[in-house]
Amino acid sequence: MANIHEVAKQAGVSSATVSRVLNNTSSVTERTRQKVDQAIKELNYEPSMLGRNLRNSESRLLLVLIPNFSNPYYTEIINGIEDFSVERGYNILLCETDSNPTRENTFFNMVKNKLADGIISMDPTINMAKLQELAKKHSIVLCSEYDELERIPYVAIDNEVAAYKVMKHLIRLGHENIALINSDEKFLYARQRRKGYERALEEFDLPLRQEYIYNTNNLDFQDGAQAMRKLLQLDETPTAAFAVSDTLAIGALKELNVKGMNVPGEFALVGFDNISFSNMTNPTLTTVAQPMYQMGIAAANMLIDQLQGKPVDSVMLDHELIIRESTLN
Amino acid sequence: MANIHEVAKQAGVSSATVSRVLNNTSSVTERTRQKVDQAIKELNYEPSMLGRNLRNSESRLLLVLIPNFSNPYYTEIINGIEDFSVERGYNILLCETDSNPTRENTFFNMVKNKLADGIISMDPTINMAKLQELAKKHSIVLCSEYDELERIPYVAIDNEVAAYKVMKHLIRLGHENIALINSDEKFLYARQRRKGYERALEEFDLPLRQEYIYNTNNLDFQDGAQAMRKLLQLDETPTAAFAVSDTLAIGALKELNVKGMNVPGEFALVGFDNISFSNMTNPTLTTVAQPMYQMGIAAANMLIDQLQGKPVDSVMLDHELIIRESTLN
DNA sequence: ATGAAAGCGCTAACAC
DNA sequence: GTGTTAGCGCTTTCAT
Repeated sequence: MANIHEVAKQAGVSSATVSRVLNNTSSVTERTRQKVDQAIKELNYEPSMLGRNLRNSESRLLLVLIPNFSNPYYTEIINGIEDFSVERGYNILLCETDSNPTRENTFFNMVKNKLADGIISMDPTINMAKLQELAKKHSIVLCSEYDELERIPYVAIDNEVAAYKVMKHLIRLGHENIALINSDEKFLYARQRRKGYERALEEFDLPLRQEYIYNTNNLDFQDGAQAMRKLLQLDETPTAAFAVSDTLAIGALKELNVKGMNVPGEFALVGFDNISFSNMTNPTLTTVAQPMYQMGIAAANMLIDQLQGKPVDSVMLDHELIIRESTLN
Repeated sequence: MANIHEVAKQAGVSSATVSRVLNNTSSVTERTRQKVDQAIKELNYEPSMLGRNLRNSESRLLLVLIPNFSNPYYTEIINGIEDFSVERGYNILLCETDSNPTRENTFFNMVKNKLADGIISMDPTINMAKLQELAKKHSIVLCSEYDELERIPYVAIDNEVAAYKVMKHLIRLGHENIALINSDEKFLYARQRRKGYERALEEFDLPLRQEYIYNTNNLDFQDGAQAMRKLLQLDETPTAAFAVSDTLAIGALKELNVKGMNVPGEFALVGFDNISFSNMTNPTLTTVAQPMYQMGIAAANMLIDQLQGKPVDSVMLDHELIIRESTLN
């Protein structure tokens, strides 16, 4: 594969001129430009990003950290990130951490090593301490999950309000025994959604019953199924549940189906995230929609601004309760 | 951030020695090594991949092309690719083509530009001609979808046999009017699965009815739902259907549910891919499992071997019919 | 408007 | 075992 010097020779100019033509960086005679373009075509030349990146000491690659590919929740956010980044001349590298510190380190090193310019983290399990450390010298943006205490900029929704709205919806339908299928409360969003759950109970004078709060280890279907199994074994079973993730809700719904319970007749169910499957279940699932694509756009925008030295502020985006069959009355 | 020369100066050695320590490339005195390690620590040095890659003219980055993130079919394959690649010292860049030629081009250029070393394509919509062209100078492996005529190595399953097995299963259950919900037959796998469908009909002396074959535009839920809607409008409706993708089958199942039809009582349904959600539907879905993780491993292995100049051969992996509630008798 | 030359950070060939 | 040096492919002063 030809390099810039060969192109220069072929065109009878210097490599500097070829570079100028390539980057439109300073004026070049029309005639020269044509000679260069001609040479480029003849030699089938493609500029090497390696040389360019080394010289410019930037890679124009952004890392997007997610815990695993299998949660469809991330798909639309990634689309937003991707679209915006490409438009601004950056490519994204999708990184699955598997909540594995070794992998996480690999990715942190990529930015230390100049292989990537910055990070958008959507991984709630990430090692925040290390990330904070990295953020001192590099550009980082958090998406969905963030750190209340520190100043890494983030884009998120108001989880407490969202959870509160879900509860209000269920309470208005007449439910008084409402379970919360929550994930591990080491995650900020889990703590926030629980807060909304509790605030609603309080405001409507409903008792807070510890046995109605179930914390799962992961967000897989089986975690939701297991949670529902436990809830249905209680002496006084709940008549509704709010699961903090659609995947959990779908697992819970499966368990309800297996047990032959009628949803929403005997049991109402709400999820969170509005993943595409949530509209394919039987019955379809009431859920909270986050403006995923917009969140992706915002995160990418913030990261690139940060890379270019502009000041950035965290943003809170809107959410929406999508009412479907699983809470019809 | 310190560079190799500063480390060398700090340690009182040459940059070549530092490089040797870094890469274990030739022997270095224990004392020298310690001095260097010390300096690296003191300066918080991280080697720049940009410099290294330029020098070695490799990026150790592999591109994985998929049409879109939202089809969960790809998840496990990607995990296989990722795990194997990381172990061999490569990182992967997940590229969503959106079946968009412009994006496709961006990715092709990345390997031309030396930003990436090779490509694993899982995108059936890819521009094969261009890919063949690229394959002349670069390493490429196809996964799932391949090109019968050319010699780009691939890893795949025997789609015809898989489809045949599905049909045999349905026929043995007593079904005689079996529909095929196929995707666009511009895709090789679609043509192969149709072949299996037809061969089974022939062998069991069942008529091939054109109106029982429905081709969808995409693989989304609604495509499956629409297909089923049409099939149920036929004068003589089928009693079973084989959808070439779980997403299609799930959409079709949704439509059957909406119509109040009992599955499998009144209608039997089979999907393809064994995505995790296929076990969450009501009823659960009979489907064909491909050894996704293994396919990913194999593809990555082939690509890296190819990059290292070893000869590689295409591989055909096994598949398995997973019988679940949607075809229980 | 264009060219010469330095240098981004690294590794490998060669010399000692 | 270690240092010197050249060069990977590019961009960017600084001249002219």
